[in-house]
Amino acid sequence: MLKRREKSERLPAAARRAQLIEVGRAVFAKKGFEATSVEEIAEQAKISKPIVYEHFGGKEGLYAVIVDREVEHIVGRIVEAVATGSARERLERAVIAYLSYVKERPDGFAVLLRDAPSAAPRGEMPALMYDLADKVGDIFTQQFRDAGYDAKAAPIYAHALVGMVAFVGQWWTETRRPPPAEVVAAHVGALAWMGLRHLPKKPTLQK
Amino acid sequence: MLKRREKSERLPAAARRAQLIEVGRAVFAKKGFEATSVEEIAEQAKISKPIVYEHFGGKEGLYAVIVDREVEHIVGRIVEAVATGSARERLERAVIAYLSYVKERPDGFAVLLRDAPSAAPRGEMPALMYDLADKVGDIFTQQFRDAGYDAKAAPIYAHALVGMVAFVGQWWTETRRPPPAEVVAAHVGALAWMGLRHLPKKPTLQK
DNA sequence: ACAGTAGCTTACGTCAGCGTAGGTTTGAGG
DNA sequence: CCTCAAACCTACGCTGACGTAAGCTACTGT
Repeated sequence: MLKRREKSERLPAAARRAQLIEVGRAVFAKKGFEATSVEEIAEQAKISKPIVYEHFGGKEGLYAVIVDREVEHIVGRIVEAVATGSARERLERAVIAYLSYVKERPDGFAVLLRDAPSAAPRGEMPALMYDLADKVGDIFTQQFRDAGYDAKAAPIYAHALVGMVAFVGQWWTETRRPPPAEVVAAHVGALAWMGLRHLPKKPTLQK
Repeated sequence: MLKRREKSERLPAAARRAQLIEVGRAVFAKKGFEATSVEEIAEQAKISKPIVYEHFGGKEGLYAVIVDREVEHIVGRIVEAVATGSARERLERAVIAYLSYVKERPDGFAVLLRDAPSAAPRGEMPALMYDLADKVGDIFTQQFRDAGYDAKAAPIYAHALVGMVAFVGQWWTETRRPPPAEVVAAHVGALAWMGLRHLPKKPTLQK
């Protein structure tokens, strides 16, 4: 019963690099940064450990590359989605962009969600979301001011909106027989839009 | 320059246990489960490592106790909040309960938020939230059916709602000069309520 | 045919961190 | 004063995982 690595093709550097990124993404997604060992990634890629060091300098290096790529991916999609159209269209297209990212790259999504290395307070994804919400908050603040609402409440609504999308996205990936992204986006868009349109000038607690 | 532990009081077992839970919560909150060492907890508590093992059997043991307590805390508060009142009152009181938990026990909150040990797909908090959203989804499904809306969309709204609260809560703990919990709850309540009340029977994508 | 290089391997040094064995201090009660 | 138990400590064994040294293999071009 001796453990033998199946022999695998020799690959040119670029291809090996690409493969390691793929494999690494999968493993980091499944176990998180801390719990992942370089050995395991090497094993999955059917090569030996030093190769990983050759290409990425170590665990953090590989991780950084993976995260960077994923951030590019998702930010790119969302930026593209909100480039044109009415405010509500932009919202709904952003939701669709987010959902399709999440569906198409579940491992990347998981990596972004998880704890980053070195005791970071949150994963990359929550951090991105938070920043995004802050930006949305700035826009809302202006709009609220113009419309005579309490501008100090704008960040609340901005974070609520982003949180809504983030959470629905998570549900959407995990539920069996998920509805099409467009349907989800339409519902989320409706909820947000109707909610925001019908806000009282000064909300007060019930009872 | 020799490193010497300041001598500390001897404590009866119960008190030491309590102290270790406090200290452990703080350290786990700051570094996450994997990155925390038993040594560090012992050091912070001004005792030596084996004491931790005596009381909790190890890192996982201590962690489990801490998480369990926090879950009790937050679930208890929310259950109490939704015990009575109109639907909207319950919602707003649940938000207040959540926010005050988050504010009063930031370390506990952080522990629940972070990755659990052993490659769990998410932290305890997201898991709790997800379960909660599923429950809300069941309620919504019934309501939607009665009101002639598409019942299949109910989970979307339920998760949206919970996500909204979760995310706003996170923002609220981290923002400087946060508004009072009641104000936040009123805004979130208004957004959700107005949004849900004015939903079209069949939302469709804009454009 | 053979040199040179890209791709890869085995084997190791090192260290952090878990968990434990066994002994030491402190104080309370007879 | 002596016993005994609770609280605590020092010191160690061991594993897993990072990162590196040194050398092997197979392809490519002349």
